[in-house]
Parts: sequence; C-alpha cells; structure tokens
Amino acid sequence: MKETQDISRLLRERGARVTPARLRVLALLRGAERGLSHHDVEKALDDGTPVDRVTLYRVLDWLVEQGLAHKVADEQRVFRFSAASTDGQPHQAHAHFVCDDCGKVFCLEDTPRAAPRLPAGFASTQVEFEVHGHCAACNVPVEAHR
Amino acid sequence: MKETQDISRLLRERGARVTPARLRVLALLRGAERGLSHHDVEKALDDGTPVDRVTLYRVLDWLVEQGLAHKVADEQRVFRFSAASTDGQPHQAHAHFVCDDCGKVFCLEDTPRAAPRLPAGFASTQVEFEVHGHCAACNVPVEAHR
DNA sequence: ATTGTATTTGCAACCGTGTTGCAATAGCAA
DNA sequence: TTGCTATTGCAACACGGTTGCAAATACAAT
Repeated sequence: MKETQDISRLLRERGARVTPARLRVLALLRGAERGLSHHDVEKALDDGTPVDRVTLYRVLDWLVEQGLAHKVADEQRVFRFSAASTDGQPHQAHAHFVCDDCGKVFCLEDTPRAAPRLPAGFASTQVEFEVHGHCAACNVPVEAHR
Repeated sequence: MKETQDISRLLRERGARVTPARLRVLALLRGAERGLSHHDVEKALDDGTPVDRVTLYRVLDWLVEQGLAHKVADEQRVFRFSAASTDGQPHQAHAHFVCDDCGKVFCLEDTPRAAPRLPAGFASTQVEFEVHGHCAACNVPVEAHR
C-alpha cells in the first residue's frame, strides 16, 4: 500500500523505528476527517491487534512531538489528535461544531473570521468558535428532542 | 456587611436557600481578580469552616447554572470560575474573553453574530465564542511575544 | 419557639483521562 | 544471527470531577 510506504518514510526520516502502532495510528489520523480522541483511536484500532492504552498515549504524544500530529483540547477537556498537514502550515484557527447528542466534534472550514472588538489594551492570541447543535446523523427531522 | 446582604439577596431572588457555602464562594469569586479553580477556592476557604470538596463542586456549578458565575477551562484543562457581572440579564449567548495570564473572564458585549455555514443536515442550537489572549492589566506593551 | 419538609451538605466510593516505573519485546544495524 | 536500545505492555498511580445516599439545615408554616 502506497500510504504505508509514505508513512514509513516519514517515520524513518526522523530517525525513529517504524512500528505497527505508529504506522496504524498515523494512517488512522490521516484518514480521519475530524480530530480523534485517545478513546476514538483505541476503538478504531480495536479490530486487528489491540494497542495498549499507554502505548497509544505515547505514540500520540510522540507524533505531536515530531510535528506529525496536532493535539487540541476539546470542550470536554479531552485531547483530540489530528494529522498535521505535511505541507507545513500549522493548524489554522477555525470553528468547531459540537453535536450535543453524540458529542462528536467537527471542524467547520469556512468560518467568517470576524473577531469581536476588544476593549482597549486587550490582545487576542486565539479565537475559539464553537457551534452547538445536532449533527446530520443525530438530527432527526420529525422530532428532535434529546 | 453590605456585600453579604447583597449576595444574600441575589441568591434569594433565585428562590434558593442562602447557605454559608454559597455566600462564601460567591463573595470569594467576586473579590477575586482572576478565575479561580476548584482547588483555589478550596484553599481560600480553608481557614474558617472547611467546605467539602463535593459541595464546592456543586455550589460552583450551581452558581454557573444561575448565571452568577462563568466556567471556563484553562490551558491545563482545569475549570476556572469567576463571578458574573450582576447587572441582571440571564447569561445570553455572547462572547467571552479569557485572559491566559490571569485567568479572568470578561464578557464581550458587541459580538458579531455571524454564524458559519453548516454542512447539510446540521442544526445549531447555540453558539459559543471564546477569545483567548491577554487582558489590559496583563498585556505589557514592551514584549508581547507568544 | 417548634415542627415539618424539601433543599443542601458531607461522606465514601467511583469514573475517565492521562502519567510513571520497570521489565519484557522487537526493530534494525552489524 | 546476534546484540543493542528504542519501544511496548503491564500494573499502579495521579488528579479533576461525579454519583448515590443518609444526615443536617434553611426556611415556611404553625
């Protein structure tokens, strides 16, 4: 598989050993369309040979350390990991959609980045924009009470 | 003490019982110039009659529920609480400014209500807007790196 | 002041996320 | 194949936060 070759190269480039755990985790993150929590990853790797909890934490942190992944705390104060774009630039500021039914977090790409006016002397370093609601999977048209 | 009277009234207005824990915690938050973690509050209340861990958690969450306090996760993913401005109205959807230096939370009133476009099937119920940065007091003009 | 009762409190036990120490395993170079 | 060392797996821990339930108490009604 081309993807595996690709990832192996990335790992080896960093003078690190190519292990199944690293391969599988990075491939998973790269294929994911949203940030994955440790638990998400653990579940996703559940088929096949399971990966130890601790190893997973270490692999994830290692990927971040190597610049191959991003680590961001979500609203529930749980870290979510996503593959770094290999073409360099850091994780852009963008809005998140949080489904109040299933708890999933989605990245909204086209966000109107209108920052609110700040009082004098205030400086902003980061803007968090979070939209709460019901995602497509949970949003039953007929009656959507929770 | 005037402060205590004032707080008692606020609590009673909400049809709630005026208890020492609530009185002390809210007074503390109001006097604090930065967001306090559960641990901070516990420590601060350590003199006098100590308040139970769990009670403290419940009081803090109750204050937030009543719109008397704000709850925001800090950089270390620990909740920090600060007193809400008591000029009345319920905690509307509006932006918060969180100072990453002192932990204080400010309410930004004039928020551009531009909701981002959502993917098909998604429905939003609430929008949270959080701006992180340095407040006027912490924002030293000379060197503002980071 | 006394009583009744619903609200709060305190305790103990628990949960989930994340971490540490250390012995066993397994990449990879020689 | 062998040997070295990075990596893994296990067990145990740390810490912030939550839950269930019985005891205490604010406050309203006598």
